[in-house]
Amino acid sequence: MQVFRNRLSQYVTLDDVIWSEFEKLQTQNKAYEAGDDLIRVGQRPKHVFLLTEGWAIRHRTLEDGRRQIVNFMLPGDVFDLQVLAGLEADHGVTAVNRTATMRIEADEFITMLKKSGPLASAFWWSAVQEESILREQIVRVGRRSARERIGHLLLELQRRLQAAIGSDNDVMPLPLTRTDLADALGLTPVHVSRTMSALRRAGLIEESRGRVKILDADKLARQSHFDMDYLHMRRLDLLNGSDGMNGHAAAHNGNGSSHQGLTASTLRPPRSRDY
Amino acid sequence: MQVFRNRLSQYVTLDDVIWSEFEKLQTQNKAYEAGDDLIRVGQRPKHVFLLTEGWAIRHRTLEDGRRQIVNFMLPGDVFDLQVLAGLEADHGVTAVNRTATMRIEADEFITMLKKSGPLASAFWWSAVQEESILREQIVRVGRRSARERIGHLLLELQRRLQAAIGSDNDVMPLPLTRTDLADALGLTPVHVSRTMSALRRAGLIEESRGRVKILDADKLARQSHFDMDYLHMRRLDLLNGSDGMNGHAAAHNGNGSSHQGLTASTLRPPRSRDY
DNA sequence: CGACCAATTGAGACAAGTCAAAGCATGTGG
DNA sequence: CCACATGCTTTGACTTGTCTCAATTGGTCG
Repeated sequence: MQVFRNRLSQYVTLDDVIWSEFEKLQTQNKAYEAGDDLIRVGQRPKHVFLLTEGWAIRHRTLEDGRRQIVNFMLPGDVFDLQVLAGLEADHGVTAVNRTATMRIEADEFITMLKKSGPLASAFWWSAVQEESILREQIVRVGRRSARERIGHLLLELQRRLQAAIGSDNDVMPLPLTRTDLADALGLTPVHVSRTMSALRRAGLIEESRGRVKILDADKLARQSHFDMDYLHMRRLDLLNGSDGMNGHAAAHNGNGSSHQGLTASTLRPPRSRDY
Repeated sequence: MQVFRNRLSQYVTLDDVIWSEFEKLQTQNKAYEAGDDLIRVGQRPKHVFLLTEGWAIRHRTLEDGRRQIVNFMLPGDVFDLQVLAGLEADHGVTAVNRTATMRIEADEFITMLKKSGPLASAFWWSAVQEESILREQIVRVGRRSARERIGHLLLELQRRLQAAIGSDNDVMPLPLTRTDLADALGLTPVHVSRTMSALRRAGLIEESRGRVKILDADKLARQSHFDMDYLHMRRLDLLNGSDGMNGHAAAHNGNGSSHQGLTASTLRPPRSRDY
């Protein structure tokens, strides 16, 4: 429970009154073993999941067995808000290790969203952040080398774990096999193994018994092109009150960090493509 | 305007009364030339965009110039709903060709969502679908060969265009350079060129003047592992009325198409990873 | 007709994949 | 408590898909 308060407080100020709204919800606890499916492809789950302990993966498998892990769900994560649309899942969700969840009936969840502005706001944020994570995953897999992918993912996971658990320790659990990593990063287990050995030899990380220690986070971040702003989300309120969405609009209207790169298209107008 | 009614009607039944809600909105039209930025990294846009004509890309560029296109925005698409969170954009949105947009102030948009259940529902759906597209992009880039990536993307774009415009024609505009495709698919322009030549030689597609014709959609789909169910979203209502979210919950509780693949993990329980 | 920009093609290089054999843990049963 | 079985990881040798560099062709627009 505390995990969620931690997590949602990243986004929005939650005083005890608001929080009690949340605690009043009818929830149903359920635990899973490593390898159990929380959501199976083609199912139409009727509830929203809150992950309190353990890790889970969202993944899709092609007919010939190739598997892609779309993202990782860590303690404090909420999914599938999309379920509120009543759709069949087009991907599975599976526990990586022993996992504890709270489930909330879709309609009860919706009612709660309607009643409480701040909570609606917090969950909206968490959905926005999830999308941001998906986009980053696309960039990682599409445009980074194996070494960068691994370094980048480790840093992301570390950061997300810190946000959830608050352990500012530089050693973190990593309950993933090389195959899991490979399937997340679009690589082969063999190549993941080799590349992680290289990271170890380079003195960037250290591993033992399912835990990783990031020895030189700055260097790793530089080498992986990890954007230090990524997932830094300042707290802003919206929807929570009739005024919502106002105060902040004008502030900081982005000169932007302007690391624009030197794409040809910025130099001269491209040729017309209005066929 | 018709584009949106087309598009949103995919998700939810919109009668004239509801639709007039939407048409009452204060909108601001704005056109862009090819290469113009609709949203720049670091900006904090104050409105939601509706794309009425033309294509746009959402992209992110690394400091060393590598660019990844995260997804394509086609006529009828709505973005960035995330902007409602008041965050700085972590990626840019740029017009591919001449583009026409309608913009709605964030707070006005929110007010509309609160007032009209069906419209809220429709936009929620469109957000869910967008996420589904992002996930599919991850699978494409992470686990598919160059040939599959291209075939798969072409089919997705075709299907999305059909949904927006309704042209059930098998020839479609493709205002993208090989570099654009490469940046979307995590490839090199050179290799995109080679691979598309191969598709042409194989009699799967035909190109001329910024248009593609898919000659054998079935074969292309099979070869690209394009899931014919992808983006087929049955219409379901939610949020729109106090009852919402009920009727459909029980139906079709997924035996699932069960093309599960033969991952080792399905055979015997994996080793414990609870360190 | 030039001037550009995009697309194509070729030759060679390299990152990542494949196949296969050891090596290490962790857990279990005698 | 040791020994073996199991599943994961590592390492090696070799293959391949994709990238790089560079030159040529083709289309569009002024």
